[in-house]
Amino acid sequence: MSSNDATRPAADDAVRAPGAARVTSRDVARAAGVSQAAVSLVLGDKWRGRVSAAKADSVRAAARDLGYRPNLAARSLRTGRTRTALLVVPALTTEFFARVHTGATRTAADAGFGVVLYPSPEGIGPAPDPFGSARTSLDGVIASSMAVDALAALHGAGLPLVMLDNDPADDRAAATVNLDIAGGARQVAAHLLALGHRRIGHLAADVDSWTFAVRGRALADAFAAAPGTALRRVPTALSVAAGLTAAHTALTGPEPRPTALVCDDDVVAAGACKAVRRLGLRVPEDVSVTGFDDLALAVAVEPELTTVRLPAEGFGAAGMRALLDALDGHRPTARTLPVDLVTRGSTGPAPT
Amino acid sequence: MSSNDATRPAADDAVRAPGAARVTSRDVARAAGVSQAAVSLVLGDKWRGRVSAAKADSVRAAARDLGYRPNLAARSLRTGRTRTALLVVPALTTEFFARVHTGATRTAADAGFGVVLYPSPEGIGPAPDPFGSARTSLDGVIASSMAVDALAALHGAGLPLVMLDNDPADDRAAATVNLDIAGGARQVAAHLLALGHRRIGHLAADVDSWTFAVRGRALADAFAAAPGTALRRVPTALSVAAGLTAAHTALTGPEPRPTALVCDDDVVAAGACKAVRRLGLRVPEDVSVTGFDDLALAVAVEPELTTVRLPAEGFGAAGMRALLDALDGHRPTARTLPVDLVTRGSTGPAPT
DNA sequence: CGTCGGACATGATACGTATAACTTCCGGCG
DNA sequence: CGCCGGAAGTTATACGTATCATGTCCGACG
Repeated sequence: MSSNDATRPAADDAVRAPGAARVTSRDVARAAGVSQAAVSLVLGDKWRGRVSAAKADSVRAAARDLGYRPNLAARSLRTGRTRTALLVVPALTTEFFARVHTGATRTAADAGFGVVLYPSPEGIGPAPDPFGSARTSLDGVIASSMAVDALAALHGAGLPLVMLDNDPADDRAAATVNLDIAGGARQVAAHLLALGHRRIGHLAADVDSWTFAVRGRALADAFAAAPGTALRRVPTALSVAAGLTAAHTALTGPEPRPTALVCDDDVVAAGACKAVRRLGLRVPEDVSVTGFDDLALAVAVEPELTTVRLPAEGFGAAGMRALLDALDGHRPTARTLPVDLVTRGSTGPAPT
Repeated sequence: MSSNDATRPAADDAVRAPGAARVTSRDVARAAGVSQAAVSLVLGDKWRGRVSAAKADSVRAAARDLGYRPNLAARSLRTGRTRTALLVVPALTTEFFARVHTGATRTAADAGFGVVLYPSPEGIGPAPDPFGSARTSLDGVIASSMAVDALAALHGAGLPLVMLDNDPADDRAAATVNLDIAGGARQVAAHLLALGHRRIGHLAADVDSWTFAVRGRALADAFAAAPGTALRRVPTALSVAAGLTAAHTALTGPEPRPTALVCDDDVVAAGACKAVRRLGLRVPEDVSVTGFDDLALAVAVEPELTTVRLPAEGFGAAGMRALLDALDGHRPTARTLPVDLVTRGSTGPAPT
């Protein structure tokens, strides 16, 4: 067969060029002088005691030489598995979820899996059903608890479901991966308390999701445990403009004015800083501000934001790992990833 | 067989529940009293003159009642098409490309297409070959010119390729969609010239990509056309920290100092603003700063950035549309989307 | 020496779909 | 009346893979 290769290599190439090189396992079998079944066994790494080492080698060599790529559709049809996962994230698709996706994709690639991203829509009516036809082309789903509307559709889809930042007690999930949001909130509280702050405003995300509920509760508990502190909650959407408005509300409300604003998101914190300055005050001398997420934005604004750094890539990676484990039949797990307070210029001692 | 159904309907359901309702076209055919071929014809909308209207209706009804979802793997195997596109974006996966992806996904969904995102890696060595197995599961590729390393791998993949922000003369592409980057650069130049600026620093992205080359050239041309202006180019990476350093370089270089800094990216502009202030100068009274992209960050910093708004979602949508057209056999096209200068607080009259 | 089991290898099959090829029916035209 | 052609269906097949069921060969064990 090697002599055959030598006789007309150019012709081979010419024939294959237009058809874009559709090499099948049968082609490999022919080239290696074995049956198609043997090729499948060897490349599937199930050949011990079924194919001789010599033939296995020649199969691998032939596959490499021909540039063989298994047809994924055929494989899926045969096995019923697609090696594809769906990642459902909220419509507010920003840096954080882009990083989550990156982490998930890397981990997936190592296992030969692909990731399809589904940004749950905002204004365009109900979701165009990612679980319609897609159901037949997915092995599992990873969903952020913030994608609330999509979660309803997920229920009963019959697919393994990994939940990100959701109540670990939720029994719909094959696994749960959480960030230690409560711990982050406690770190923020401790930091501000240590700086002497006693009147705090909480610019709380106006989103119905477990992760923000936890955040609010942990914050309330932490401040309640410190004597003589007052915590006021002001709901806000997750945007700079909304943060500005909410901060204005918090700072111009009933006296005495809060000396620190805790924000559920860096974007909100950026808006809050602007509000502080528009009132003729300074950050952090008059009002301290904290964020959440540690986005690129956190070091772009001035002063740079004290914020809670979330391991976004690791979050996505852990989610994918949990899904892969679930697909391997592992028992449901609940993992929590640690987060870190990053102290920067937007917080300082409380004014006396 | 209908009597059989009637005798034990509960058993049928019970059997199907664990297997997660695998309804095939044959099941639909049985329920509608037609052949599997008829089902395929009706649902594929190719039944005119092949199936009576009455039967077509009953097929559709049966499909709906049974919750039939075509098996995508089988369909792909049969047709050789996967209705899936790959979107290749640079590793610096940020807000801009998240929005491009959103636009592409929406357009794709309307055509029954899916989108797989491939963030071309940075540190982790050569790309894990998205065109390996994936080649058999993709119909086409949309690639940003910024994903330079991936473009090499793309060449010769034999897949229709739509290029985003790439040289329209590149004949590898089945279509090209560009943002009017040059026009945006000219608008920035005109704006600054009108404000009286004559000494300009250009914080230029240190990235080898067509789009940034165009930007630099358009800027150079525009200022060269105005008498008595000086443009100095300082390369920078695309981060806040790098922008800060580059701006420092530009502002502390040979006298006289530039009165305006044009940045290739909002992130860089944010860093530049910080550098200005660290030198004891003000934005925009002493130095005007402009960005590019109009990210969320642009209105988070203070002062808010004068920048060029890019229609990110529309960019992704246009790319997908171009790919769909190419797959329909249309001739190669080159489209350019307009961009807008957004004037905010970071630019002002040149100091006298 | 018979046979049993393990190593090696192959043929056949089914996954679910789209479509080419084939049958049947019937109305209309020469 | 014979025949043609289009509508309305069906049957059969192939896409490429993974795996089950066979089959052969040989060394070893009883």
